[in-house]
Amino acid sequence: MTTSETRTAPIVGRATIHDVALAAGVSVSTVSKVVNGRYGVSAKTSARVLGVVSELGYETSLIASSLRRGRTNVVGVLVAEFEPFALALLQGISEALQDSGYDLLAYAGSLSGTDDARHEGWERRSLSRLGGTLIDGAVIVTPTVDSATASVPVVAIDPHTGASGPAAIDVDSLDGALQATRHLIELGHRRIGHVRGRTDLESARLREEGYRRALGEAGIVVDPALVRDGGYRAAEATDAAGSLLDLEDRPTAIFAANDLSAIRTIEVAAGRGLRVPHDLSVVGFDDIPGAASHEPPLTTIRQPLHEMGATAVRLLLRKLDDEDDAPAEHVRLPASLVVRGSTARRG
Amino acid sequence: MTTSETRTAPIVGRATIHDVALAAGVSVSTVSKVVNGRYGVSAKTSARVLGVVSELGYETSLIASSLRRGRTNVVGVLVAEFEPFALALLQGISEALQDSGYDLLAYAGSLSGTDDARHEGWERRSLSRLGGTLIDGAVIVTPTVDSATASVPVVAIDPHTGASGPAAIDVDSLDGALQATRHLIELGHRRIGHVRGRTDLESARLREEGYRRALGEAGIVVDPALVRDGGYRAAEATDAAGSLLDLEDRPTAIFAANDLSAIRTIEVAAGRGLRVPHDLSVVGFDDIPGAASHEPPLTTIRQPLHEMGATAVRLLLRKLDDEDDAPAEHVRLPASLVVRGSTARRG
DNA sequence: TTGAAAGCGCTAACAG
DNA sequence: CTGTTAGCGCTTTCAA
Repeated sequence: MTTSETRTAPIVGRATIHDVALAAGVSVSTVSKVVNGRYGVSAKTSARVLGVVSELGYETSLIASSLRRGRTNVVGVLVAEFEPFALALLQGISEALQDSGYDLLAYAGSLSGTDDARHEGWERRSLSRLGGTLIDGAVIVTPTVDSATASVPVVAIDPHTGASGPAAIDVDSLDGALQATRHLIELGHRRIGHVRGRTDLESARLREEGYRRALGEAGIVVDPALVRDGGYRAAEATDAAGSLLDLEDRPTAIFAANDLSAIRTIEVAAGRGLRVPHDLSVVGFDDIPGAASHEPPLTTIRQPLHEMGATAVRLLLRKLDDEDDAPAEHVRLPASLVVRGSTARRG
Repeated sequence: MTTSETRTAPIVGRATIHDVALAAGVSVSTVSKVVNGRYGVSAKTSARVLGVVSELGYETSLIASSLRRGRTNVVGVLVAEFEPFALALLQGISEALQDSGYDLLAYAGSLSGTDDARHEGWERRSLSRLGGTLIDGAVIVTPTVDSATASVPVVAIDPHTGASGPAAIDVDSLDGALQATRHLIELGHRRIGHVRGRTDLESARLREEGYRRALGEAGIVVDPALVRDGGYRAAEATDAAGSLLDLEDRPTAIFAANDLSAIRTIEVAAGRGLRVPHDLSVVGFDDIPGAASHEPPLTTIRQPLHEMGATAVRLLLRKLDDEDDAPAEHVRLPASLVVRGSTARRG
């Protein structure tokens, strides 16, 4: 049996290089050369092949060529989940990548596995699965673990630890949290709760630290009952906010570690008949799209998400160009308080 | 020369199945069996292999296994660009895909090529490049061309033509445009401009149609000078808005075919010293995140973007499950007017 | 100028 | 229970 019998039947799925070769009456390698614009193919053959290519709508498979070549000209953005924070970054990354010659591929690895280990190390898995060949480089959003060994150049946004991988971008969480909490204090609040972020993340640690430090400055002792875990996610923040608001001596203000938690906190408050900001002031963190249009508009700490994405791309492109890896760079961007409608002077 | 010489040197990039096999002292196929949980491997061997796997941090390459198997358990979202509209859809899609067992991969094919043909048929290219093996199915956002032949199940959102591909989701653009224009008319406007969308898209055609029809209802003759091409993109909308506002007898209100154009129109107006809504009313279309937080908050026609994404996933999963393709379904969701701050009674 | 053959990393028959 | 072999679609030497 020969390798391939004559195939006259119409091509079912996508056309492969084989189909083109067959139809053009040339070898597979010739088609490859034509498609990739290599030298050494006669004009006549080339034209014929090109004709068949467009007739069949042939497009070289990213997968197959990727496996064979080293490169793909695709950079990947690896996220745990497509939530607003990641999406805003993605937009910035996408814009910054225009005209760079790279395509963009965003991947959310499944959070499958045991529930406890859902998050743990997702970025290593994704990176390993895609990094072999599919992507030339990657931007990892909020990695949870030090990915010391990466098969491709990587830059991390909002990494687990300060100076983990080769390159990282984040925002000054400590300062942001200071601003948020001071704002609340200036409004006359003394009993201020904190819905903490994901405790395995450096950013969450720093935001709590800022919260504590600001209270300290003002001579307010931190009540441990006023700090709860929200995990940066709406679902988990529900409990945190609830227990805070059910307290005998409940806080008059809450600093939530991110906007998702803050918004959920407001919803929980509403469910208990508490009006924001009249009965409760809430400040978030991130300034995701949607924070401003929330009702009430969310007072929050703004992260320059687009800029962070753009910076990540800049760093990544540099790594991709230079063979030698530049010194591990860590860019920390400033956070800024945006006062809107969810905070008010203590009633 | 044997197939592989003993490799003692530390593994540089990612570990391959070969490295694992070597280190565990078994064959490649045994490793494959262990990793994929196939029967027929002794507990002892299995344990040893697993040990090496975790030690080396081995993760099967999506690319390679994809090429070999038919499936990947990944669905793709193909977009021309990561702009707000697509990102909002992406979020909906992502949520709907939770716990479905599928990973999500969003891909923006490069808009390279001659400028005129930048957009033309990008989805066919992307689909062809990825569809061979990388993704099991795809959601295509705003395809420009009928992709009759797809290698994998596909559902389109906001397709070029009404009932093009096998399945499609869109919003009732005609009705939305009617609502938008009527709203302006009710506010006392008679001279109403239209910044048209991408004329190659059905949605743009319908929005213009709705605009014209509403004017007709009100007995207003359409002034051809009042309709300009904005191409759904901010950059192109600049000229459209500019020429409208530079008119001798300029419009007192403008219906822009999408929010990006509307926002740009407002900016252009501001550049000419016109205040919105005092001197000019503007209504957009889409209600992207950011529309509400714009200054002034944008009056617009809301598309249920999350719901559209979720519906797309539902349709796609059904196709993926059933071998036989269900009847080409076309879901049309309602659009609704959201009145905010960019429109006002004619001064 | 063209084609045969090897091989990227992996899985699946099939032998042993 | 384990290993050998073929091959997914493609690119790339190397011969012819």
